[in-house]
Amino acid sequence: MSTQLDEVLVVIREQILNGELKAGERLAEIPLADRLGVSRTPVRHALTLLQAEGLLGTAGARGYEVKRFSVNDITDAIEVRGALEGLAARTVAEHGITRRLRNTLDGCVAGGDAILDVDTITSDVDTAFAKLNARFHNAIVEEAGNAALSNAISLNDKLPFAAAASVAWEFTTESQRRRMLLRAQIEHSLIRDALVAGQGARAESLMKEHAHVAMDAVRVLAREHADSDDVVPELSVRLRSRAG
Amino acid sequence: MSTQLDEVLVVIREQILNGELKAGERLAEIPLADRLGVSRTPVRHALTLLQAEGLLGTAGARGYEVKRFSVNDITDAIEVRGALEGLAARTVAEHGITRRLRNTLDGCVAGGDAILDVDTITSDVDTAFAKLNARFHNAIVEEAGNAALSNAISLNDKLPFAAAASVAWEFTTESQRRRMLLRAQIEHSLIRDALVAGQGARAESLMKEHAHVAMDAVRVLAREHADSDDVVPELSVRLRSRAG
DNA sequence: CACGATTGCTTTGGATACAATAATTTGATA
DNA sequence: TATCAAATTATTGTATCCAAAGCAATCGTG
Repeated sequence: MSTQLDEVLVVIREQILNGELKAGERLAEIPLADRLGVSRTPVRHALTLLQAEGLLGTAGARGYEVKRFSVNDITDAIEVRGALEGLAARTVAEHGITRRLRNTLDGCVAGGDAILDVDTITSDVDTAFAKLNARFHNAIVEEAGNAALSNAISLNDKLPFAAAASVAWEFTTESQRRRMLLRAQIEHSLIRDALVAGQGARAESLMKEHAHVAMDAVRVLAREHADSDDVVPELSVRLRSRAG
Repeated sequence: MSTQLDEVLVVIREQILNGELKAGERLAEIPLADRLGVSRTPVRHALTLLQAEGLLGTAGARGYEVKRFSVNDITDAIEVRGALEGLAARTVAEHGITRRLRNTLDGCVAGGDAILDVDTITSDVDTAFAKLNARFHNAIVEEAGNAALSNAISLNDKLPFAAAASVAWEFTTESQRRRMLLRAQIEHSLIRDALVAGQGARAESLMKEHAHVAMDAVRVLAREHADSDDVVPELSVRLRSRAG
């Protein structure tokens, strides 16, 4: 069963990520509770947790406000992700890859090849690839078997850079997308090879470099928006039109 | 003013870290609330936050329990720290060190030299050095100006490896301590040099290696305790005798 | 007319009361 | 005697109530 706190947490998080709750907006408990049809208790709870996640900041002496994320914040988070996943990759390579992980990674690479063997990059293609991508990365992180590492990564993942990347995507041309996906696919295959060969340093640096795929995508936003503030509002509009 | 949630949070965290709340122990809200002289509300709040920090796990379907940390968990966390601070160091080196940071680091290195210029390593010496050490590391992380990175590090810092290192310390001989402190001091000075020279890759790898100082200290525990479970109970006893 | 203080309102933090759910114990039957 | 079921107990989750702390607005005074 899902408790109300969980639901509220998820809903608020989503509304922040998709801009329904705008960056900089102040969040008062009562209106939120009313809007969500629950009492203040779970809302209060959720707000403190979201603050711990870094999505909310304190608004002066009283209450919370939605944090504003700049393009720099996003690229910073991506770099952190690169460092962490790089560590995961090295760890796996040094411990020796298991048969199980190898099967998973082979599956992801083969799947990616199949998916990308098309004429045009439709949105079906990139959602399918995104799924495989997530599986690829999660498998490696899990296999590293480092709880502190997993925690750090999952904290990082709660930052809005996934959303940002998703939006940035919409600003890219079809040929840019193709290039990026192919690049990602090639890097996946190289990373797998390095892991299989037990090449720890190589796996690590490939993984770090691999994070730059997302970074380059997000940098497209930086070119669109003169300077590095206010990504998320724009971001939200895009996301909603995509979902709806 | 300090709210009760904050106080409860700090108290429970400390009691976990020093073993007053034993690893594996189940935490029910009511007894905790009674013991701390507050209502269940702030306690409940604190428990969910501590879970997010990774100090608590869920106990079956109901309630929380204090997570058990093995020596491996600790060394894993230290490795994560190395990766994150390595990123910080590289960032600083690549952006160019500021005059301000340089002054701080120079001060730390000079201070370390002064502190370690003694015949025997007393506990005064190592607490003084620990202070300088913290300043050194914090200064670099702050200067990196990467919020996601700072968050990841502060999450990591909440894991009990500081406590573990502190305990491990007590198992070392005087000559081991001297060696470790001198090593740390030398590495600090090298890191500073790399940052000043703008040598990003070198700064990063020095910093990663530097994390192994703490790791070696903790590994002493692994030798004491046949296998890698149940550090924290032992840990707690030591810590208490130290404080009292 | 401007500045300050006091009063009233809004909002948060904490406690308690209540409902729902999981665990445990007891009793009955095979 | 062992096992299963039912009931009771314990504990969590949610709502509401109360108190304390800001913030605003208005009124008074210089």
